[in-house]
Amino acid sequence: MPSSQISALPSARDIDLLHDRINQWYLQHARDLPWRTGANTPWEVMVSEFMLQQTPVKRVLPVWETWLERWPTPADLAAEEPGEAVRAWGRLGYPRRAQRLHAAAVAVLERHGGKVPASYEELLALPGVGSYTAAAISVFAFGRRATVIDTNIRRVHARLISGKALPSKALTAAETRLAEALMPEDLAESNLWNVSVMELGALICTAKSPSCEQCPVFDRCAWVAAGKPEADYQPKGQAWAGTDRQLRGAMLSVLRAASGGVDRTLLTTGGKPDVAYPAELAPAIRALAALNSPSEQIDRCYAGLLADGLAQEKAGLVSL
DNA sequence: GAGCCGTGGTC
DNA sequence: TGACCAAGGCT
Repeated sequence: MPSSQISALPSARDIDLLHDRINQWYLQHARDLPWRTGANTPWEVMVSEFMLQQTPVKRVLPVWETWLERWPTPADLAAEEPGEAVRAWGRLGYPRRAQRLHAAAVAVLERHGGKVPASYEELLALPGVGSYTAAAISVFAFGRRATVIDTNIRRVHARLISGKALPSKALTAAETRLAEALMPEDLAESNLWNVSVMELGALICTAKSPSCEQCPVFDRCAWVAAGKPEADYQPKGQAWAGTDRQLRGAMLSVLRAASGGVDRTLLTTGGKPDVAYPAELAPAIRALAALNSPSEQIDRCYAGLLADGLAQEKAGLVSL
């Protein structure tokens, strides 16, 4: 059997057992998260999904709260300048998500009368919404029937069904077919299954050291049965020190602290300007200067931020 | 499809 | 301690 093929699907009876066990586990052990109260607006769910892209729950919680106090509807956010969204995003990371969330709010206002659409296709057409986020909003906010596939779900499926330590690097068609085949027929049960498997992956079937002894389907796990073989590839890791991402982040930190716009030389000198600047910018400027970035990299990153629309320059002044 | 895009917690 | 990782999306 080619390695791209998923191992044999369990019998219908065994799949029912997985549904029962994992859904039951979820009902007993799920975290109490504010975007999962059952009374959330679709917008609240949508904001949570944007913030949770590649970002841990713990860091999202406070920003989600303040964001929704300030912009309780898509129209509220759409009425703001995009730069304010980037500033309010704070240090959540990947600030282009804030930019895309703003753009999505504008699109919701223009295309959908200010109401977050419920269908997978309409959601997918919004800026910053890919296959995961479209399915997640459709299921979690509207109770639609869709197949949610995130990194947690992929990992659970890889272990439980395919007997592998980790899913492949990129989502495959076979994985999607597997996820669809495992989805309960019943609508309510399918909604629960999506969130249950994701939660199992987040709390028990974790990437590093899974808590198999607490897993409700430990005795059904193909990976455990195979003796927990190692992954067939090495995660490549993410370089950070000296990267453009680090420098861009330091520049954006200065811009977030500067509400009115600042002299462009604060950034284009790599944080070593000849001009005076407001005292409240000092920490961010120092952090930028400490990188000692080569001028070529500084130029590239500054131009990149402008090109990406994360910074605006006008008459020598830069702002978000 | 591989590479890029932020940030901070964890072991 | 530094490498890995976290509810991805886009080019």
